[in-house]
Amino acid sequence: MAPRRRSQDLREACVAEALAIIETSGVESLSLREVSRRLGVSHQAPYKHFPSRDHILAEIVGRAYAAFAEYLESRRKPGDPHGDLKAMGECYLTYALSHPLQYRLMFGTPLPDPTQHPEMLRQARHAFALLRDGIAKLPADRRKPSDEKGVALDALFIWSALHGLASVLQSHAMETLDLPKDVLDQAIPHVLSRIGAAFESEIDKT
Amino acid sequence: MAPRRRSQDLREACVAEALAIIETSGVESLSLREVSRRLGVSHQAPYKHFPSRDHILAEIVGRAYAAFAEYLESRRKPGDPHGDLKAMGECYLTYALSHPLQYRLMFGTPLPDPTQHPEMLRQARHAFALLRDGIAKLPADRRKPSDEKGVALDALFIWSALHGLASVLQSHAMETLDLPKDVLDQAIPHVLSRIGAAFESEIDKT
DNA sequence: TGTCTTAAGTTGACACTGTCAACAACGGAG
DNA sequence: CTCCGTTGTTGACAGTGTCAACTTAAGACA
Repeated sequence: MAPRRRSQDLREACVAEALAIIETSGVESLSLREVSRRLGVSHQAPYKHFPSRDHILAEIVGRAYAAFAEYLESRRKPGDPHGDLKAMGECYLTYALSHPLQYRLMFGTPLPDPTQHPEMLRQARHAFALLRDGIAKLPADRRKPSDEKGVALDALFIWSALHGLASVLQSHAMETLDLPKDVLDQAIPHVLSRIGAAFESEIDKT
Repeated sequence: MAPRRRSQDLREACVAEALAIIETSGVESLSLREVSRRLGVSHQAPYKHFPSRDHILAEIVGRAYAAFAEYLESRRKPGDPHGDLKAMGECYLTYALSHPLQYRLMFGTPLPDPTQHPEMLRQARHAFALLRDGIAKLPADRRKPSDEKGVALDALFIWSALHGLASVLQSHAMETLDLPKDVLDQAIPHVLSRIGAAFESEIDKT
């Protein structure tokens, strides 16, 4: 019943080679035939491990979500609310900038229909849950820790700002847009501080 | 020198038909052969008007930027700083939600290399300039109107939050993510108010 | 040990795509 | 009227995903 060793090797090799192709030529030019060619097997061999091209993509994206979640979980948590918020933001953006390929695969490219790939979906939900739970622990404003709706709304706001910045920084829009050079360097701290300010103002009101 | 009438008709028909295909089947399954087929012309006819598949896509995306900019410009401007900011945010998100296809084409799909399509690039810059100039007119915090860097940074923050929310709301992530239903309805006002709060706090400090 | 099932890999085919090249038709400039 | 350039057609080529049928070999079981 246990599958042969070498076959699993081929499966892994397919994933690795597909990732390499995407990295150099973009996701749109990923073809299983090229994968086969590079691995020196027949053009049909990968289909013994993945039902379709979308399935190998879903596998890659699912792994990206898992790695992202692991990275988010491994961050250090200073303890104080605003420190935690800032640390999470930095962690999020650091990952996005240091793994642009994976980040774009998760959030920047049209994904294969998630309902067809439950494992990928599971990993995506897990990653977002981390973000939401981290925010739930922050008593940063008048919201009660048990206010699920408020937590979700704030998570949505923070996620939006982080994701928006990450995708803007990644897309070459910045290069072509005629922005001053310093802006790029200061973008991350500035946005993080503005996010923090959005919550400080409520504290002031209290 | 003036090109024939009927030929321009075909060019327009190609754009319209391509848009229709993208609308129903997604951008990845746009093919010029299908366009030709639907228009009842030979598979090579569109290539007399567009050098390549990317060029017809760039034309479509360029028009999307132009329409977006026109919509942003047509918004009413209440006059007071926070009202203007909120109006701009609502305008941005309204367009994104009412023209999901165009919005995704502009910001959500891997674009053809912008340097190869200067007209598309021009339209994109124009749209962003509108956003930035609108923000420059807001004396919402201690930043001086002439502080270009500060304006650009704040524009980046606001754009990030708006774009992040728009793409999150559009991607089916929300459906698959197990978020409470009310969250979707309140998401836009909540995020807009948080953005506003990010600037109010500085006013309080002054 | 020998047979049998079943997964893994190969080969061939089909329909589809973008794009290059050579051709036909036709309208306006000279 | 003639010529030329634009528009459109036809045919071909390489590339793709995927279905179907075949071969091979490893492990289970008698």
